[in-house]
Amino acid sequence: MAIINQTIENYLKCMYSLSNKESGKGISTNAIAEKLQTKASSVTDMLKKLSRKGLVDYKKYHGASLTENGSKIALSTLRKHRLWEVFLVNELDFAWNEVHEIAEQLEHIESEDLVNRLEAYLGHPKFDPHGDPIPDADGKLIDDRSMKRLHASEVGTKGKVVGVVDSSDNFLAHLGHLGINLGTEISISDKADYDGSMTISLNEERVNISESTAKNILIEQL
Amino acid sequence: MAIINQTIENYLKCMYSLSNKESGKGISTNAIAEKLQTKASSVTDMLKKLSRKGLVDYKKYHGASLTENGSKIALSTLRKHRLWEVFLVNELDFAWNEVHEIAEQLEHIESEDLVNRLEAYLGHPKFDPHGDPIPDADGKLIDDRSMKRLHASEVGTKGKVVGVVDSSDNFLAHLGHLGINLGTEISISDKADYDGSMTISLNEERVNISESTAKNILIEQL
DNA sequence: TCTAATTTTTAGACAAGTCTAAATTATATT
DNA sequence: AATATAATTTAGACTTGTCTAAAAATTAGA
Repeated sequence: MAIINQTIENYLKCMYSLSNKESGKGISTNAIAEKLQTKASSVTDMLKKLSRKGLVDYKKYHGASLTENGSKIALSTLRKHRLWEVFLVNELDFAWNEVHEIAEQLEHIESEDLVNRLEAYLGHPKFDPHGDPIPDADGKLIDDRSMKRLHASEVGTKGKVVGVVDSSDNFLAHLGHLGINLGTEISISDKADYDGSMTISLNEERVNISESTAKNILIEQL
Repeated sequence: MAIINQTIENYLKCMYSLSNKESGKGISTNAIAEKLQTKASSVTDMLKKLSRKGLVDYKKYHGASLTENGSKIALSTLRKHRLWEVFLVNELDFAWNEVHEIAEQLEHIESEDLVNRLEAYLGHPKFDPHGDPIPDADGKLIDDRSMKRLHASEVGTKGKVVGVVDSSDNFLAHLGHLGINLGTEISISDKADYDGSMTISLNEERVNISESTAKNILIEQL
């Protein structure tokens, strides 16, 4: 069956990111070539190969799209990439802009076990340091539209806390002190321009939280 | 100059480990082929290439040996391999026998910065989970014969503390309490068979330390 | 030391992934 | 709808690392 290597993972990942943009139609050969910094003829060759492996649907002269299987692999690679980015930034203190190249290599390490342990070690983060959502072990991706980080919401918004970005003991204890838990319903009463802190109402109470706290809280808008 | 890839790193690492065994003479083509699970003809081809890159000295029909440059790269790869093994075992709780295959992949990640940060993150470990020494950033390797873990020394041995395996704050504080520091001269007075704990003399004092503590202390025999 | 066995190298081939240049198909414009 | 332009594919070639089979060199044994 489908034997995967780094090159293939890169093609699939590239196609995944392009498929979100190009609605409906197949992904064009040129778009892939552009993104992968390679030649269109090379892409054609690879698309034929990926098609034979059942990872893409490909019609000559009409672009290609990922099959379910192809998507699964792309998502798995994306998951690895983003988890490693969290590791590099949160644990090794890299700056968020320094990690992409290294994560680009780490994402190809083969070991389900490793990825899952890494995820647990990092506290099951939901977003990478750039704010992009991390697919779970089943390839499920948080839908940005239903879940949002609190600091990015407007005054007046009502929502339910559905997750955290930072799930360290420290942060969770902090939330506990504030009276915020999973499922807590809140509404945003006020937002300070100068430091981004916000006042929120929950359970008849009003509490003030810093911008960095708000950044780490995920809400589903109600 | 010398452009390195994973294949080359594997050849160099293989030759490094063989060069310790085969004294004097060059490393034989067959020995490399055996260890790398490949054919002798492939090894010949690669040796020619490595020779062109200045990484090995190679004389037809008479084996090869690593140049200084080749050694440096082999040591660097070994360093990465062993540091990742420490990460996998100490941080991600893998069993020591599960990590080799994964470290075999991780050792090829390119980033000096990453390796050095990882080393600091792990507390500058001196040995990997199998007890093999980890080369430092300059490729210097602890000589097993001059440095030894305390628990492996006999009663009556005199030595000087030259390092620790575990350099966590916790452990270092523990040593401080016991009066043990870098440079402290000690001698082993007694060793308990049933739990491996030992009594050592230092600065006119006698203290008892557990086997696990002894395992983490590196001494140079006097 | 001369031949037999072993080791090593050479020659030629192959798969993967890429490239250039030419040919083909699709699309856009009038 | 015909043609010009743009996109895509094909054909053939190259590189890397590998292989098999045959040739050459080394080593070992009588």
